[in-house]
Amino acid sequence: MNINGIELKQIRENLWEIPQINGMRVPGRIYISREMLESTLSEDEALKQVMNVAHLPGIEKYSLAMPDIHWGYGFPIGGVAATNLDEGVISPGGVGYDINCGVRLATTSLTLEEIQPKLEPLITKLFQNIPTGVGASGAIKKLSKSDLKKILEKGSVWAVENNLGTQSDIQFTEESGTLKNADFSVVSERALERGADQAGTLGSGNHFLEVDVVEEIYEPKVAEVFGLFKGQVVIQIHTGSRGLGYQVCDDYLKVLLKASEKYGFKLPDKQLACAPIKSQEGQAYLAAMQAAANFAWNNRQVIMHLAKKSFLETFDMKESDLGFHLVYDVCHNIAKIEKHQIGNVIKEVCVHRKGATRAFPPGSEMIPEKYKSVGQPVLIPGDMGRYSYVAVGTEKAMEETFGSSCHGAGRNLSRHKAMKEAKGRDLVSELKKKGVIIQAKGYKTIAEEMPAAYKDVADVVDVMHKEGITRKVAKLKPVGVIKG
DNA sequence: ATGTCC
Repeated sequence: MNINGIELKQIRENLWEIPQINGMRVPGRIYISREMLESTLSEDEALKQVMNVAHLPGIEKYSLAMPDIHWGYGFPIGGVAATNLDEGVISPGGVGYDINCGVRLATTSLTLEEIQPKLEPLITKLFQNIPTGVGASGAIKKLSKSDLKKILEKGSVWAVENNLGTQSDIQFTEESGTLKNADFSVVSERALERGADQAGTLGSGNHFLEVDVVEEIYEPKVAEVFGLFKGQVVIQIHTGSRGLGYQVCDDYLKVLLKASEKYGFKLPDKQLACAPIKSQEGQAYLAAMQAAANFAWNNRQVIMHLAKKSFLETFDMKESDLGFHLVYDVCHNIAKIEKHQIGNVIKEVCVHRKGATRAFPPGSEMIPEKYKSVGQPVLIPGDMGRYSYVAVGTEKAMEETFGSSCHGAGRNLSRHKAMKEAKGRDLVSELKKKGVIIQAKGYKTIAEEMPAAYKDVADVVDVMHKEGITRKVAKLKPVGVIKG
């Protein structure tokens, strides 16, 4: 098969390989259906980016991409690349501007019937309590420098210490909400300024807080372990590290661009700027990125606390009756030092996941005790009109994708095309007819994020399911959403 | 994604 001048070899029904040519150190591998490959990648630079990533020093096994692959800064979004710690590099392009962008899912004990009479006031309350949009601020008091330092070094543990969460919230957050080697001192003053009033804010674009109903259960036993039942009201929060993470990425792209020259790397794209993980520049970026990741976990934690408060106020309930529990919090834009089997040896590698979700298997030491019998919850949001999925990690993901899966639907229309498509329509009423109440800062975001702007997330999730990388556990249907 | 240009 030839796409956009790139020759692909079919390995399995939904797995394609780009052979190792020219300066590539490893082959490329893309998990995708033939249909999606032809329809979405024929005019896209993303496959070329999979090949470019394969040039990175120290890359192991494959330059990988998930079915929601699309063009990104340097690396494709939906890309996964692991580099070894000896000669391998770390690259901000492999993480993205929104460091530790991620999703969390929390349960309630309520059903749709129970919340329906007060659904509109609930969405209004959520919209009032959680600042949304570009430049949104002021969810909690402006942070002092010592509080910011604690957040960057302790992540969502800070929120729990400040009565904005529970011990259980920490337990059910990836990495327990803290990357321990994070270093406040390598984060610029400007990044700190941007973050000072942004803890507990949602942001813009595809970020959202959604009220969903569990519409379908595929694996009852796994769903039960995750605390999910059919008809249950749950919430999803999708956001990242806001201006602070953006600034960290921006600052270190400059540092690593210089480092790429210093270390004499010949890279096919400047946007792959990187440094050896062991180098001073690589270590500084890693520590700053981890600090931004901690900021993002704390951000999602504070937002979740405000959401819980909104539920309690709207339904005039006691906390003990609400059944509010965090199922899991996953990041999908991050580089992590993890142990993986490479050939016959277990090696420590730096796994770049850019628009890819960790998907660890049953028995993994890195997942909560409660989930060890079934595997890690993998949260895959779709668009605001259709549905989202909860899946579970597998051993095959460890063998083939460094324990990774897809992270969302991926765009179908550019923002510009979506705006054109939305012109003259009343998307708020259209969504209401579908049973979704929406409140957003501006109509522009609603238009750019309209359901038709996204691919069907079911197609994306099915690729990973059919290839055995993650298995479907539950489908969630949106009933209310707030956006920037 | 992003105080959508320091």
